[in-house]
Amino acid sequence: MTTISDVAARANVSTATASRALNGKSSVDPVLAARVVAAASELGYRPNGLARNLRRRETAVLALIISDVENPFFTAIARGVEDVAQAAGYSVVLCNTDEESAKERRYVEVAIEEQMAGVILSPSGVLGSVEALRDRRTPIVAVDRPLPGEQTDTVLVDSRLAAKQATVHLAEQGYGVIGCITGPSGVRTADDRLAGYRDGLRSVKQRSAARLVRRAEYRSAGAREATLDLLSQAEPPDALLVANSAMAVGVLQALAELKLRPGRDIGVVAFDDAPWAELLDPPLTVVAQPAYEIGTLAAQLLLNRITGSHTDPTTTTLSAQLVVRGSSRRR
Amino acid sequence: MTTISDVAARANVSTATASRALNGKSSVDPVLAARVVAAASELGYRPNGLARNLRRRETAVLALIISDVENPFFTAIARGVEDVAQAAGYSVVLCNTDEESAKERRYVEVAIEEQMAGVILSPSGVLGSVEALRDRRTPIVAVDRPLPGEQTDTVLVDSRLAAKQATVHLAEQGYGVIGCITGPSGVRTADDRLAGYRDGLRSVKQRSAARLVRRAEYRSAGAREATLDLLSQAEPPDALLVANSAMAVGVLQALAELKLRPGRDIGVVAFDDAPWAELLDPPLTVVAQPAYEIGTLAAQLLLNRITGSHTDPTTTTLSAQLVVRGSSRRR
DNA sequence: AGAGCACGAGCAATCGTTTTCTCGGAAGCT
DNA sequence: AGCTTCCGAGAAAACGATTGCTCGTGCTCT
Repeated sequence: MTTISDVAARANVSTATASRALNGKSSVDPVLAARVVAAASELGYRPNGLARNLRRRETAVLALIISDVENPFFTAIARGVEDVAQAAGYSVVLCNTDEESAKERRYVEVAIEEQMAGVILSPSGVLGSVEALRDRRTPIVAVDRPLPGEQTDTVLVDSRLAAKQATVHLAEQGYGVIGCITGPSGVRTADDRLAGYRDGLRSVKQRSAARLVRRAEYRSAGAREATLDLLSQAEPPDALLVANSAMAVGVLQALAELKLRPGRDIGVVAFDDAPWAELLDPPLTVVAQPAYEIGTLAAQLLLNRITGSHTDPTTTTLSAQLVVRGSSRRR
Repeated sequence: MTTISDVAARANVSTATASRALNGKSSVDPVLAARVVAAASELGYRPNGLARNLRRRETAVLALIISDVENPFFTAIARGVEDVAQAAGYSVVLCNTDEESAKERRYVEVAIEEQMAGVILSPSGVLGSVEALRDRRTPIVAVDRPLPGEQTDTVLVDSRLAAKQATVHLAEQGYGVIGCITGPSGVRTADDRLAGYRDGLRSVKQRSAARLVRRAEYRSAGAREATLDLLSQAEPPDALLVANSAMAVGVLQALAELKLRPGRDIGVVAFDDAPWAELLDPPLTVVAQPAYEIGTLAAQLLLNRITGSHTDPTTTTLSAQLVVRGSSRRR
């Protein structure tokens, strides 16, 4: 491997001069600089980032720790983060936790050990994984869910309000018994969406009942089972609010098995706008979350912190948008 | 920040002993070791990975460079890679190139500078971005597409054969004028799928014609336009082979606009099995690629190389599976 | 002309580890 | 008892860059 001293030797200068010439920092005699650059390219010199970062005590890598790489909501966030980071010269490490707090903890550990410049995290909800980051003053931004008990920049979506609006919408369409399929207890978005659902029922004076609510992992399989279970009751719901697009897949599978048509037989609204939502027959009514913007915003906040902003942590709450399509229109 | 010498000082030993105690390498007096461990945990010591990697001249980070984070095919690969890597103690950096060779080059550069242990790449097709990796003997595995002009481990899917089978299937279902919507020229998978489509036509003695083929970016918008264009001809195709699931979304949009029902009015087969394919009415016939396995396999190959295997590069070609559903069944 | 200054280059320290080498002491052997 | 051997711990040298500091040169100003 060719090092900077090889380059320096070949150009007949000291490593210091070579370094300065290659980084264009301090002024270097143009003649020497040219020699250095030539030598570097002849040798195919690539600086060793490890050594550089060790010396500079900083890296240009951000960690993005999310719970599911296969969820389009998170990949859209990732794209937003990446676009901003890339433009600022940072790389992004994408880490997948599967909602397992052990993995989350492990990745936080890695972020610390690799001295990453900052961390964007969608917290699993379990306390204590980020203490170490706080201790080291590594900037953190929480996305999608707040970080319990920590003071950090946070970018959220008002999913409680959105869930309420979706529920009210279903009621206004004439659905009289609205059910809710949400994520695991303790996951903040799942709880928020459930709370919003209840807000909605209250505001339209429908009774809420535990029998109308089911929880499952944020995946399709669990949602399918939950739906079958929910609809097997004596007085089943005639509409469903679904907390996530992966779950929506399971719900729609279950409805197909039961030969219930969305819209006509049963109203359906799901969180997350997926490209395929429009292709269904009838098209799926969704709560569209501004995932890409969450990503860009989070990255900007993080970069500000990294470059030394010492203002108080901010919490930004973006709003989601109800996109009404056929699956919630009684016909 | 607490360093190993802080720990050593607190435990009244040298840094050498502290290091050995913490890594459990050479034998250390249990008493001293205990003191060191205690001191480390009291101080909340976290080793500096940069320094460690610099000294050890190796890192435990893999780069996965793909063209689209939002494409489920690639995220499934990512998950496969991550699962294997994680189990072996490696982290994965996910990098997104958007099919831009400039970004690809940049990320390769980053991988080198950060001294990453290996690279898994789905090459954009432009030559020359990986020379530097070869020079440095950084292990590379190509996935989904071969690396032109390089001798590396490669994991592919036989999409040409799969495209042929899909085309034959459409013909057998009685579709007489089969069109093809594929990706940009020069992108290997796009070209292969087109070639397979032509193979299929030939084997069923249908004529292939340039007017039945359209190319576009691997995204829904382009595919939608291409479809509208393709179907606006005097003698339009009555079936379509679509090269990718993002494109399938665009195609299906176009068909909906034209009020053509898949299956009945026009046969449709698309590459990539997506969870929503079954939810459509009729469900979408797809060519399911073993994306997760591509990922696990690629990661295993890479890890083997990293740990020093010097066997000849292998090329593994996995096969895809035609999953026949309603959209290609004439009724 | 002499003093001071600006500038540019190099020496050497530094970042935080790991690891080689050295050395002292204890144990085993003859 | 004296010699070799072994073992474990510490001193110090890496790893490859960046950067503070020093120093020599040449210029300007008085």
